[in-house]
Amino acid sequence: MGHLTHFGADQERGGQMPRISAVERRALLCEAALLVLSRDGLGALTTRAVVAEAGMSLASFHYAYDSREQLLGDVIAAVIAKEREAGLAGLLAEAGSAEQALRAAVRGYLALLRADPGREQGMLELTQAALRTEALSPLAAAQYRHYHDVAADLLAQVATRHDVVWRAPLADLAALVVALTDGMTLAWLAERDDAALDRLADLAVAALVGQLEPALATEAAR
Amino acid sequence: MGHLTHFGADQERGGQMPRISAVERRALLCEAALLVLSRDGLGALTTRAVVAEAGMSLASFHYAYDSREQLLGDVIAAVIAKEREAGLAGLLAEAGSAEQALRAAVRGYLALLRADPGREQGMLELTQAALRTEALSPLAAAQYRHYHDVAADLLAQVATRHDVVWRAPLADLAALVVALTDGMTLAWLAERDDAALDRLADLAVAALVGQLEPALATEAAR
DNA sequence: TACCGAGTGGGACACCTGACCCACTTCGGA
DNA sequence: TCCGAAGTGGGTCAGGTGTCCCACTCGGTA
Repeated sequence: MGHLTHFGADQERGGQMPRISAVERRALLCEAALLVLSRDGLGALTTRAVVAEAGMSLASFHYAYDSREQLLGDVIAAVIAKEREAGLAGLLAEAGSAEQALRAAVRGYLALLRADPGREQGMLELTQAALRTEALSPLAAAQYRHYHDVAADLLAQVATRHDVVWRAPLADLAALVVALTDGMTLAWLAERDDAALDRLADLAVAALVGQLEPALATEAAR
Repeated sequence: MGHLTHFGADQERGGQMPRISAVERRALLCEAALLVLSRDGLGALTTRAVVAEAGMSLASFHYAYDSREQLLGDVIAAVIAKEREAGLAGLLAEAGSAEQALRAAVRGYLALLRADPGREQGMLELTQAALRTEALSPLAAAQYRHYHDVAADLLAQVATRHDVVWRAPLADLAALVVALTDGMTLAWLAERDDAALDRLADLAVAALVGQLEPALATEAAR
């Protein structure tokens, strides 16, 4: 019989999922996938690994998702949706100057990176793979657009809060922030040189400060 | 009999490799691997795809390499060894100022990126995967150290050629150059926004110029 | 000339992967 | 009370993967 022993209304219903809706299951699978991706990398992100992490059966996976590719898309979308920079807002409020605010923001991100390097590395791997997949590459683009929006918000907040203006268009500077962030991430992931990362962060902040000028200057110029 | 039909001393010895030494075969496989990696990505970089690209049999692969991992290591080492920035030296000589030289160097790299995006993307994928592999992660670190050295050389040349000095340590600025380069690469690969890349490049150059000062200034300070 | 080792070919193996299927259980509503 | 749909479990399939092996051919040397 084999599969007939489903132990129907058993008392011992060990760890099997007690009837979860498909949408909720998608969320659980997404979370499990992100965990596997962070811990073991994209190469180990198989349907079986995800299902094992979530404690489900393989069939439950294909009940929630049509394909692995669809799951990957949802993972990217989930990362876009989840706001991980919420903590940065608090840091900004405490800063005494624009430069201090920028430094706090950069250090805040780097703390996140150091706390969970696999997470950032996994997202990098996933993004690169998505760019190779026709259906997923728009999502990768959207992900970077989101990063830009977050960076632009940050820069705008710094400007208004500390009475300064940016010399270059906000969107361009936001792109610079994203590029600097990614660049620092890649370098540290490869070399794991903490001291070098700190010095690099200072240079990055200096680069941004160089694009800053007092608000009065523009008003006087009018 | 099947495999007995090796068509020994046939006239028609179509495309099969006519007795290549193991070391030379390694080079050919490396080259083929880099091509597959650029064109189809890391996920498609299988032993079979590599030997197909090189026009070899699968057995030849494991005669030259003990494992796929060993090949990946050789690919990284080959990229480190191959100097792709040779053309940049010419660009530097024509520049009339330090800023123009830096701009020419950045634009030179970006032209390389735009000409063969798969190449840069493939290297990113490979590096990330190497960082997940115990035996390969030192090579990934060496790769980035090499990037830093190249960048430091560039910055040093600019300084001596245009009679300027860098405000920050050369090694730190080299790290900034590498980070900016990687960041620009990632952003453009994801969004493919050429105009935004040009604006970003200008900001990157400005960030470097901000760390520059005339050589006379330091001499006067003495 | 005989031979021995380097190089080559095709096939095979064991394993993993994504996808799927069918029998089954549960639950909410008619 | 019944019933259909949602959800679940295990097994299975076809294809791909890295690795290995054996039979074979060639080039140089004793």
